[in-house]
Amino acid sequence: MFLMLTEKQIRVLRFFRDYRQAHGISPTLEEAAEALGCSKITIFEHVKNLEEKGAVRRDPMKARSVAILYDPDSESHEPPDMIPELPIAGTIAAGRPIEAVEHIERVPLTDLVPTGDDFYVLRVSGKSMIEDHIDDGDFVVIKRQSTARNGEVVVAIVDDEEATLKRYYLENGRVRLQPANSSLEPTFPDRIEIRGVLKGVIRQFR
Amino acid sequence: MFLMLTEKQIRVLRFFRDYRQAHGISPTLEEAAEALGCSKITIFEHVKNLEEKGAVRRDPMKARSVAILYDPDSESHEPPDMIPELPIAGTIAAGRPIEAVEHIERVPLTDLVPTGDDFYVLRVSGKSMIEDHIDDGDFVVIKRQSTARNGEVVVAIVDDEEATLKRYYLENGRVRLQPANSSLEPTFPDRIEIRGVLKGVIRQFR
DNA sequence: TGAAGATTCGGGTTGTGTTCGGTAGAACGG
DNA sequence: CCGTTCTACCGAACACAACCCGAATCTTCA
Repeated sequence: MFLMLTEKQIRVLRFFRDYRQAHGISPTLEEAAEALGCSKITIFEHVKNLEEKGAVRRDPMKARSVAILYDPDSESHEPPDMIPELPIAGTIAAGRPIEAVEHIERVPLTDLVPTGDDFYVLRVSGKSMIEDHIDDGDFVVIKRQSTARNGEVVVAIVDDEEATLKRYYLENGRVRLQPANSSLEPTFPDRIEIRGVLKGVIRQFR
Repeated sequence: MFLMLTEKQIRVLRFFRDYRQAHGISPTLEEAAEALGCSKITIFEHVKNLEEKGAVRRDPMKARSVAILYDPDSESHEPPDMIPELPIAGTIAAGRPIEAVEHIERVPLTDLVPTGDDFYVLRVSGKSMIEDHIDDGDFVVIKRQSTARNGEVVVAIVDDEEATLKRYYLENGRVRLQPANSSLEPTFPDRIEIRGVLKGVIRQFR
């Protein structure tokens, strides 16, 4: 792993590592502050940033609890590679899935998000699909195709005008485009051109 | 892959590569400017062009964040972009975004879904976060960390028992875990251990 | 309960990246 | 020969991340 740490962050990290090496326990923030010539608040912030970057782990409100997860001077500095994978750690809501570190499966990202030449991504604006839990700002992964099955969510050009994301139904020889928002009415377009169907949703936080 | 770079661009690229090799971190634009005998604005533009050509990658507005993707002096150019990419075709709901095939941006999948050693994925079971549009069966991308800011969605072990996904609030010295489902009540756990915070959601269709 | 230590609040300063609005020369086609 | 397009160049100002701190809480634990 290669972490983008700043000069100062590396120095703080080194100090915590070395102190831990020498004393078997983390230094206090004040000790670190004195050694590095700044205030403990500053150290606190460095440590917080280091934690956010995944270089250390702490127990909040616990003294001397900084654990080093990343050695800034270790060799394996080569930026990693190829198809990114994510460990899939189980199911959440009951049980303690994260404990079971044993059989963590690593799934390539491409198994979670469909990719390929006939896929593309659109950013959603508006809340017309909100009841299908597709929110303003989400990214939708679309498979390029010109037909759809009933009930699928499609990207369609309606009446040569507008591109929209709606549920598609073919009923009694006419097409109904159904938004997933009870304040919006379905439309029954004369001319409709399907550009693709929804295969995935991606949302980012923060 | 073979990139058409200009003489100057190659020199800039070499400098960034060598400095990174030597210092483990990117130089600042000013350092590069001095070394190459021109102003930092000039360097900035070179780097921008290098980024457009795919030779480097940056975090905008972040110091010393130039990562080299392409070595001008290495022979066998295995395209380092085994990173799957998706074309991002614009915004949907109005206009005709898909027509504008001109400036389709290709974004690496890793820009849409955060990845790295400190990320993992959980499958959501249940509807307790449904009003945040996280549905049963969705995958959530979690960043491993033991603290959270107010309002963030966290994975937490509550009272040494249960792992849940909830919104986190620290109020008056106690923690409130707020489900996003009006039929569920918030909980005020005595002991809580944060395992990570929500950074992304992925949903698959079909 | 008191002391040690961690954390928050609400500021401040500095280092870098970025934008704005230009100049100059080289290459090219009409 | 002129206009256009390209690369390379720059100073000044701005924007924002990183870094910094004192004082006042808050938490833990002996």
